[in-house]
Amino acid sequence: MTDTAPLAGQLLAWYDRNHRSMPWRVPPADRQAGVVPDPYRVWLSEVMLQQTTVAAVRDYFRRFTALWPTVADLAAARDEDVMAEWAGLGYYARARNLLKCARAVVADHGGQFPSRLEVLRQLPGIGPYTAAAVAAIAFDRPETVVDGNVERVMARLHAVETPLPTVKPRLTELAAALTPKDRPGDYAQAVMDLGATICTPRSPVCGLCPWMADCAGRAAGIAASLPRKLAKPAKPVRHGQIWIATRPGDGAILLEQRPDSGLLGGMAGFPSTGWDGTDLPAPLRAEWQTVGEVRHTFTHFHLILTVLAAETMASPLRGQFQPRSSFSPASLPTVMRKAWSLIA
DNA sequence: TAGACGTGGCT
DNA sequence: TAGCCAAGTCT
Repeated sequence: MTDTAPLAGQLLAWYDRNHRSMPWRVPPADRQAGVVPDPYRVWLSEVMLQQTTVAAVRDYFRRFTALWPTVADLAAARDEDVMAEWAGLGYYARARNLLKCARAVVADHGGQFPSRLEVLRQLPGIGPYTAAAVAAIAFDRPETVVDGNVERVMARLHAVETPLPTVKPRLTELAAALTPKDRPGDYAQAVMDLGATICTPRSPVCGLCPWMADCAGRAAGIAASLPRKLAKPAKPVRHGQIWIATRPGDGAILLEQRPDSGLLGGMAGFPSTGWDGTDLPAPLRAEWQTVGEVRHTFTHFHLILTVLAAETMASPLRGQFQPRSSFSPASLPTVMRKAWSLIA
């Protein structure tokens, strides 16, 4: 250890012993031996990990990097292929911005990710967190990552009782004050690992924490109750209808591309009414049969969807029939897969 | 600036 | 079960 402050040093020592293996991660020993992370893989993993668990991301990351090994490959991909590969991971604006960002890196940065925070921050889908994560992890620059883990760790370490989101700027300051100049990339991953495995939201394992002796929240006996958060508004229940039309003979299925903005933006799906009271007509005339009901909860509302099905040769007013052979429910958002499962 | 934006796992 | 929670960003 060189000029690293004591707390950062303790955490890095813990990380060296306890780091978790992930497909996008360069282990600390390899990094110190001179292995340099691939900024493309760091960026891709960080975008996938936004509001998403490591377990959910692993297979998506492997598929994306197998299909598109470099940012230039991704930039050259077809939009619908990328959206289909992202299906099921959620927050689909991330996939749209992923493509925009890849194309901007190729068009404006010679296919090389920029290393400076301010430049990264200008790219689509890269906010304060992801810019800091790429700068720190991919380029070992002393930037401070502040995600939900870091907020929680800082709130507890300093016994901050003011609720989120009000207190976020203060927690950011506290996190910045601890960020070392030495090994900032490993340090960024270490604080997040600490939050993910030791300083967990419920039942933190304080006895195993490298910062146990310095933790004001633990000393005050309030660690597990931090960070405080303002109450969230209740989710309303919304209703809608969705139509699954199949064509007799070849079994083609009626799908439509959703608008680029809004819920499930840019994704393929079965035609439906709006889910906010908007009353759209069926996509074609047919003998519709109610086949069941789908319940799905989005971030801000519960949805109850009546699923109607029909076989018809009629021409659709919207959407287009897709050959059965090229239809894969895996390329649809989860709520659409649920509807499909009622007739499949 | 507060609300929109997915999903699956855990308690 | 119903709610909370996850390596946030955009508008």
